[in-house]
Formats: sequence, structure tokens, C-alpha cells
Amino acid sequence: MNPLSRAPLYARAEQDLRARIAAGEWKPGEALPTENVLSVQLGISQGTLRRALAVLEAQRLIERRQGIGTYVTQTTSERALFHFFRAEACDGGRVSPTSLLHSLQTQRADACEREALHLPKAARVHRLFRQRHVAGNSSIVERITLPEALFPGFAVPLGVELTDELYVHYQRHHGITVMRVEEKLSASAAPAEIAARLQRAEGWPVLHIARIAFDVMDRPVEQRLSWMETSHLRYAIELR
Amino acid sequence: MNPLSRAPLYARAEQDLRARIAAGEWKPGEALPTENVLSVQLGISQGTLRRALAVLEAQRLIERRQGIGTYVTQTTSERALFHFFRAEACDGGRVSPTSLLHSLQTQRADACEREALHLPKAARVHRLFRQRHVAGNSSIVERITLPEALFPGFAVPLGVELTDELYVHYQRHHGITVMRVEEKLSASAAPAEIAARLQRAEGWPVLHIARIAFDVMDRPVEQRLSWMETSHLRYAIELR
DNA sequence: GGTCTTGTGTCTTATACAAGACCCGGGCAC
DNA sequence: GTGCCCGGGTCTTGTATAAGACACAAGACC
Repeated sequence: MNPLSRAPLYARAEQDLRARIAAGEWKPGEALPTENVLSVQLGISQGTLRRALAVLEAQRLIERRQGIGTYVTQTTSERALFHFFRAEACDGGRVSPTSLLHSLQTQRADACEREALHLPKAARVHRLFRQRHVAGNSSIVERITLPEALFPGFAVPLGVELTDELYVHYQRHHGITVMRVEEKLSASAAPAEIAARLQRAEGWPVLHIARIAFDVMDRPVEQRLSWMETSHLRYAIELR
Repeated sequence: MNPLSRAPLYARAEQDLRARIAAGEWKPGEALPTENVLSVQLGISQGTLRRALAVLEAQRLIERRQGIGTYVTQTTSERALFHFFRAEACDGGRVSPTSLLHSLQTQRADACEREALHLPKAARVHRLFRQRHVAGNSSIVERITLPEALFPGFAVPLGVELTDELYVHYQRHHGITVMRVEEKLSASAAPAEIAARLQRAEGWPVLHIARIAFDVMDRPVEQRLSWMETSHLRYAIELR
């Protein structure tokens, strides 16, 4: 028997709604039906529905506003920046990084990428190289890998300042919403190419970050390798 | 008027219970009264109480087991280790660090410590120096600072392997439960003394971690500076 | 060793009222 | 007549209560 058919009603309702949102039945920014309509549609009481909605709201998949309605959360640059971008100034102040994409390739995925993104042997990926400046310093160099299957015809303007965060672009143009990311950090001596882009000597200590991003249905959708120069930045995190 | 007296009942109940747990009315490992008793005592319905308890459970301050009761969470080495200790092997496997405390001083806090721990000018602190080995490698060096006011007569055995995590010790002997920590990470070149303890050359890139730990009432209770050698370890984190 | 009873938290439903937001129409000033 | 404000009505979610069926665990009892 399906494990979900034994689960409590509210959990099944939650999964049902999550899947329908992921499938695009209600797009980011759009409103869900009202509690009354939804509860009748799902054949559950309003209270049970509210419990399911509370979970989705806690995960920031939906937003509810009294008197207005329930909306599918739209990825904003603010959220992408302040939630998934953990760099801050040494004094704890917020920073506004710039974002310059300087090349985009589409090639066969290497073994590392296939493992991170659960891709089959012959899969192709887009590789995006980016450089970020913070307060005038070249501070972060990144290689971003996206499965071609999930991002068909992926295109971004190269060589110009990016106004929106990439995650906003993923959602708007490819229907992919990043819900969580896993990161693995280490300190390493900057290899020559990275060091040059960070305007440091080869071997300079840099923070290396390997990220995997997951979507609403918890599928890996992006791999991102970053090298961060921490003379003027910190990577700040809270564990609770 | 107190901002809490305008807050919803369930929020006030939650704060009330949190404060009573922090005050030691129910100690870690002990059971709270049953829902029936508590709801009558607080003058609220069972449903409203359940909502308050759900929040405390989500924050891991209490644990509820059907048919058994509601218990104040006891800090375990497992939790301290797998929740607040983010190091893992390069292949993603768990690691079991050893812990060797090699000195303990009690002195006036320096400016940095006073700021991190919100201490007055003349405050005194305990400083604890520790070295951790992982799989035979000397991998982490730490300086841990505790306000003397919160940890009177702090004592731990020096020079021997520590069986329990420090946070278990804080809770058991000083009634202080660490609920969350803030960490700031950077890559830096190891200074001579640190490098020696990590058995690396001076200037070797290490991961520097500045942690502040907060208790149940969100007061800062510990500052911890760590230097981690990431040849065999990663710092792994999830953002959601 | 089984079975029953009791006490516990869990799930689901139903109801009521409160509060926020919006719409629309009446009535007033100009 | 036109423009504007105000108030009421209505729809939305938020808060609070109550009650019953259920699931799980422990202890008493046979």
C-alpha cells in the first residue's frame, strides 16, 4: 500500500497541493482557491486543510494574507539574496554583490556533475561562469551547472550586469523553484586561474563552496562551485 | 501595555511555557503535565495549548510521544554533534571527533568577547583551549569563552579525552541549554601557533569559524573560535 | 503470557467570532 | 452633474473552543 494512503489526511492534502503547485496548476504569484472551495474540492474539513496550508506556508511555498487570499510564493531577488546568499561584510553588514556572467557552454556532464545532479551517463549540461564583485572588490568566482533536460534553451545575457538573481530567472523562464540548497565548505589555496580572477596571488586562502540546489519536489536542479575571497567578506550562518 | 498581552493566546502560552522551562520548573528529561492539566492551568482550550506545544516541539525544546507524554528535551551528545557540529568527511560520511581540553584560564574578557557575549566592562570569563582529532588527524583547534557569571565554578577535566559534548555539560551542570548558534566563516592562512597544532606549515589555508551560542531565552552564552583543517573534512550545511 | 483498563497524545470535524481588505453605493461639497 | 469621502456589506484568513474517534503505551489483573 502506498505509504501516503496511511498518512494523516492533512499530510496527504499537503502533498497533493505541493504536487499541484509544482505542476504549475497555480503559478508563482497566483492565488489558490479559498479555504472553503479547496476544502470541499479535497473532501476535507477546513481545519484539516488549514493544517496542510500551514506547513506549506512554513516552507515558504505559499503566502497567506488575511482578507486577501493564499498565493504561491514568487522567488524574489531579496529572498534569493538574503536567504541563499550567505556572504556578509566583516562587521555583519549586508552586502550587494554584482553579477557578471562571462561565458556559457553546453557540454556532456562530467562524473562529478552527474553524481551531484543524478544525471544519466550521456546527459548534457549548461555551464555558466560568473564573477561577483562586492564593494569594488572581485570577491567571488563561480561555475554553475544546470541539466539541459530541465533548462532547455537556457539563455542569459553575457558580459552585462545581471539585475535579477539567477533563481528568479529559473522560476520565471523554466518553472523551477529552488526550495533548499546543500553546501559543503572548505578552505583551499586558490589555483592560478581562480586567484587571477580574484586579483590575488596563486595559493591565497579562499573559501570553496560546493552547492547543490533542490526544487519543490526535492530534485537536484543546480550544482554550483564557488570560490570566495574572505578578506572583506564572511560566510554567516545560523544553526537552530 | 506589554506587547505580549496583545498577542494571540497561543503565543502567550508558548512564551509562558518557554520561560517556565528555562526557569527550571521542569528540568530536561522530565515530563510536563498532561494536555488536560496544562490547558486548565493556563485557562485555555486543549486546541490552543496544542498549538503552543507544536511550536516548542518544532524548536526541539520539548518532545512529545503519543501515549507517553510531553518531555523537556535533554541535550544529547548526538544532537550536539550532528546538529551543531557541521564537519563531515569529504565523501559526506559522518565523523566522530575526539576532544582534548588542554588548558583553562579565568581572566578579564577582552573587547571582542565582551561584544559577542554582551558583557559589562569588568566581566570575567573562562577560556578553554581544545584540540580535536578526526580519524587520527589533528583537524580542529578551538578557543571557547564562557562568562563566569553564567558558569560559576566551571570545571572540566584537562588532558583527558572528553566523553560527552560540552553542551551536554553546560546543561547538566549549569542549567544552560544551547538552542541555536550563529557562525561566521572565513578562509585564512594559519598563524604559526595554530599551524603547529594542526601539524601543517604556517600559512596553510584553514577554515576559521567564529561561533556565538544562544540559550533558550536567546541570550549569548558562549563564544567559540575554531580553526579547521579541511584536507580531510568539509563543513556541510543546508539552507531552506 | 494474555487481556482489559486507563491515561496519554493525535487526527478530524464543526462552530463562532475577530480582523483585514475590498467593493459599492449614498450622500455631501463643489 | 462631478468628484469625493464615508459607511456598510461581504469575502477573505486568523484565532479560539469543543467534542469525538483513534492510536499507542503502561500497568493491573487474571
